[in-house]
Amino acid sequence: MANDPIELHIMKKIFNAEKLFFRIGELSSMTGVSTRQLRYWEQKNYIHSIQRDDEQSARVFHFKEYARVSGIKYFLDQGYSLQAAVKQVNQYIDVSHFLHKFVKEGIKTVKTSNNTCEIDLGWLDEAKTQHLYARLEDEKFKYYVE
DNA sequence: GTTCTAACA
DNA sequence: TGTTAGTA
Repeated sequence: MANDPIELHIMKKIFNAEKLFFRIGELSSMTGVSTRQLRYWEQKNYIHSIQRDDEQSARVFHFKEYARVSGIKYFLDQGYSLQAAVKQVNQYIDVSHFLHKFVKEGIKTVKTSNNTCEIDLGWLDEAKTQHLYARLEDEKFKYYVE
């Protein structure tokens, strides 16, 4: 981690935002979903928050819940019922877990120079003899092994 | 000022 | 779901 190039360092920070929490008012204004709805959805077990034992036992929502709430809101606006919207979001969450894991663990190093970006995608084979690289050339990714 | 629960519209 | 009441 300490030897990561700056681009990867920042990217890992973004994809490791585990310490971001919001209170219900913030989440509401961020997503356009009313606090009443958020409480109701939580009661229905569509979203989750953690109780804080200090202060006035106010809810705190994890950063990941922002993505979930935004997703539900999106499908709701598309005309889905609440239940159907949640189902849709759950499928997308599965994909995002994969993407999260891929970016966090699948990308080893990123090198950038003037107009090119090169990504080390890790070992190509089990024996670990070849690396797979992706390079951005003319807005297109070219893959090669070394 | 914000959040909580509960209740009524 | 919105809104309002009475709290903490």
